[in-house]
Amino acid sequence: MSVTIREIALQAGVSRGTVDRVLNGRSGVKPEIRQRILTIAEELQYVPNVAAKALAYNRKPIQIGIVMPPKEISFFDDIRKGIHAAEDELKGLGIRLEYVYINNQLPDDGARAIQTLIASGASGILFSSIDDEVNRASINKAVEQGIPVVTFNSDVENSRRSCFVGQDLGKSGEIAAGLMSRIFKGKAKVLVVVSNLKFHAQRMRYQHFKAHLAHSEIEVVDVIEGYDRYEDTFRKMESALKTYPDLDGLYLSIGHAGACMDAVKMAGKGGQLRIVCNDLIPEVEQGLREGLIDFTIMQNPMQQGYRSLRILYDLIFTGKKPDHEIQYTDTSILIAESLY
Amino acid sequence: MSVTIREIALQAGVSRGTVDRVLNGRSGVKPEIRQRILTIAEELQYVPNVAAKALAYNRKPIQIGIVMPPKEISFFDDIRKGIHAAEDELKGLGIRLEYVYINNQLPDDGARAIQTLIASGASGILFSSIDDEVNRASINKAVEQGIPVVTFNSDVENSRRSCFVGQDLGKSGEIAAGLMSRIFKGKAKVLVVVSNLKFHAQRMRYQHFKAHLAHSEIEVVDVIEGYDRYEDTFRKMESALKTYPDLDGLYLSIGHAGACMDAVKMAGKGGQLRIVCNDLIPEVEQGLREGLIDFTIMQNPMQQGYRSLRILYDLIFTGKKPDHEIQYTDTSILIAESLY
DNA sequence: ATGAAAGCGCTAACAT
DNA sequence: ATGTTAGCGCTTTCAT
Repeated sequence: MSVTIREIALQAGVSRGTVDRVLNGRSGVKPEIRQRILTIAEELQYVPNVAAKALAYNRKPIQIGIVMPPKEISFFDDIRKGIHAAEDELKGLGIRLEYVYINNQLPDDGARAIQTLIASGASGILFSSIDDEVNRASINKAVEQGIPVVTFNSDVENSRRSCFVGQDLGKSGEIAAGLMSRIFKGKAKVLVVVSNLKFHAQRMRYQHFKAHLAHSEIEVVDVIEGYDRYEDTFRKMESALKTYPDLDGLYLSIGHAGACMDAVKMAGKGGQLRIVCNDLIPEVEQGLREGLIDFTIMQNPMQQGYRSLRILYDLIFTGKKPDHEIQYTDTSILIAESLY
Repeated sequence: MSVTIREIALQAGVSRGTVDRVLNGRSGVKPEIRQRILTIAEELQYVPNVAAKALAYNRKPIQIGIVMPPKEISFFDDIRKGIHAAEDELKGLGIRLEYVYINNQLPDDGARAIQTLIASGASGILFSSIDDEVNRASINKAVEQGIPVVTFNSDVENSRRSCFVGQDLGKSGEIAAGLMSRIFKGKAKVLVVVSNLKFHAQRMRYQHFKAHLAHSEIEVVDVIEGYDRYEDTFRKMESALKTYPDLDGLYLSIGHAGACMDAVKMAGKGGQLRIVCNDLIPEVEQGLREGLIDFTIMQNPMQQGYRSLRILYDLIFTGKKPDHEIQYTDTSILIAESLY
């Protein structure tokens, strides 16, 4: 049998209530007693019993706040599914989820969401928004008040969040490069399409892609930015295909996948140009099925949602910290045959 | 608040003890009352509270038996890791794991293991062994006694196990074929290596691989069986490489990967023959790093372990049945750059 | 500042 | 065959 609060209370010569106060950082305990209890708990390697804790919290479930982009951003659908899967496993285990959808155009919407959640009594926060000063400050404030924060999908670096769960961007670019060099064994010319090089994610993927190909015979002839808009992407693609008539491959770190596909088809290069892509949005799935896209590299959004909630739960209920501050989800490769 | 046993007892006009008896299939309740309680529980959509149940079982944790090949079979290491990960999450949630390692050479070792576990009071069993009559009968007997069984990695088909968690063999073969046709855009000759076509898994992968290539220009020149032995595999590989000097690719559905690599190197065809492989045992990992192997297709053993234990737990603690009787784990593609 | 006790929902041992 | 009750380990309210 493991160590219980009762045992600590016995050894410290106090009541269980007092031990509970100390262990949960509530005030109203003489400093020396607090210290004694902490020492004993440490010595005995006390770990709270999840079932007991969860049962006790059943009256008033612990609230976990989730801050993320609105439902319209369909990329987050799978992340939400992952969160839901974790919630399902944690059903009856003392938590209650509270979603706050933010508009990340408004600069301090994330910060405001955090404030709201704290005010409504949240005991932990899952956060996904822009990496800026306002959010960083807001996260730090929450953590100072004893409310752990876990960022997911996109990090707020150097903040005091407990950890970040998301993709390994560098790896993603390297895998894209690796695939290219398996498609083309000798010389080849490839073009890269990104949404916007100002975005950290896009830059990272591009840089690693390029760096990894540096010593190969594959040449990156150009990068074009599509700004996630159909028009821009299509036009730039069209002209690029003319500028480089001898192009062999395309790496769509993503911009507007649909526009790229259309431009390729229009130019009559479907099935001729070899294409490596990122993520698995519907357009990409279709491209794979049509044989237009050879490979796509996924960041496992479901895993991101699932893992971040599990980690936060363990943090709150057992105090168990994740082994690494950065938790990379699998970077997996898909081909048409991988689809169900 | 959700429905509790107390509420059912109230509505049925009996005590909580009686409700507990009925809900847990213990004897000693008048048939009519039993029926009444079941109806009410159904109507109210009663779902037991995991925390409460787990806490109560803390005195005498529920025993879950795990039947699998011995530790020497290193392929199962990752599966064991997955089981361990699930166990970690379920720490303090009322279970106790009991491993029984079997020697699947002995025909009725699996069956005996199940007997032993039942005798020692197991309430659920995770099972991985040969798909034969003895095991099937033994599983069915356990299930009849109310002890759910979940098979993992390799199924015992048509048995009364609650579900099977493992790889989609057909998919695996198709993906291998898909990779081949992305490596070779036109004509090509490939050779397949399996351990033994008598094994269901090997046959399935091979058949799907071949079927998927039927309408392409890629020709499967031959299949060789290595029987998982270095000598046989090496010798057969050596002679095949001579027989087909114009070979372009190799699909190692697995046999003895090390022997294949050696034969390829010996023949001076390293980096020239394009190789697609299965699983990620150390030899394959090395082959990837050396640039000898292009792709390997994984069946996510960790996921197999994790999922099977989770499913069994949910089955025992909440009665929640898995949505499908067959639970396929992800079939993922790895290249050298995917490795950490 | 600290102790005592009730209760979270369920199981199991003991009564009747 | 059925009811009663004492826990499981923790939180929280109410006394002191």
